[in-house]
Amino acid sequence: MTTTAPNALVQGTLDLVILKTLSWGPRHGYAIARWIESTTDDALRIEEGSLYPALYRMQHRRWIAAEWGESHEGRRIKLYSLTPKGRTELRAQTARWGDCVVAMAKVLQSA
Amino acid sequence: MTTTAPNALVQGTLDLVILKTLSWGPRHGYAIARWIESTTDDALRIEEGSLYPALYRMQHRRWIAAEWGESHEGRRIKLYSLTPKGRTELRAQTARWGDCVVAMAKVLQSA
DNA sequence: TAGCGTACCTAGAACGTCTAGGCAACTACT
DNA sequence: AGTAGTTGCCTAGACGTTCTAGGTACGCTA
Repeated sequence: MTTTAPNALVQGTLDLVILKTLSWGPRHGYAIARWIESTTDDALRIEEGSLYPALYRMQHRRWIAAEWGESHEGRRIKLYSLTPKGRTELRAQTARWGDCVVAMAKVLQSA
Repeated sequence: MTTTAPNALVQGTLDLVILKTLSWGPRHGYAIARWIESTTDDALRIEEGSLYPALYRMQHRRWIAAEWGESHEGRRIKLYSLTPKGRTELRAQTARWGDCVVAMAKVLQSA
């Protein structure tokens, strides 16, 4: 990770990608970031300074729940999982994102 | 404007839609907002408290230029137009938005 | 034992947007 | 003549999210 490629992520979408990541099952913070980066071929880069505050926020809103655990290598990890409320939020934010994309397309493809 | 429909706009896209609007020719602030709202069937709502600071910012960055004029009804208006730098920025931000949409699609459609 | 990767976290700044006002002039209705 | 609605511009301050730039600790490998 030596390159400084511009991050394509637009403010407000971090919560959505985290929710989506967790919809495949519980993961810990660091793994969430790595999964998103590899899934998007590094187009979305998740800074830790954004990630952990976001996780804290989402936990506070009861979208996700945390639990301390241990990795295969014996490291302590904090496993996050989606709550029912988080699942609802995921649906809502996915729809909202779709609306945004549609609206932007109307503007950008206008003639 | 009595309804309180949720705004589909995601932070960071306001500049892009303004640039795009001005690519069709000079317009004044109020007209920019109305054009975007009507083009997107009110999906994107442009608050004046966001619009004018954005216009100020973009003017400061030399993406747009302003000129005082007069409307048909004799009202004073501030006409904004795209500068060459703004045109470059429009291309860049359009590409960036495309990247973001692609990356988000990878995450949201992942299996 | 030094270095790298994993894994967590925080404080403070930066940035963009929204809330909630204010001002002025024109238009239309009463 | 008064007043309500619309057009049109603007600002201060709050707010929320993200980034910068740190810090800590442990496991693995050379």
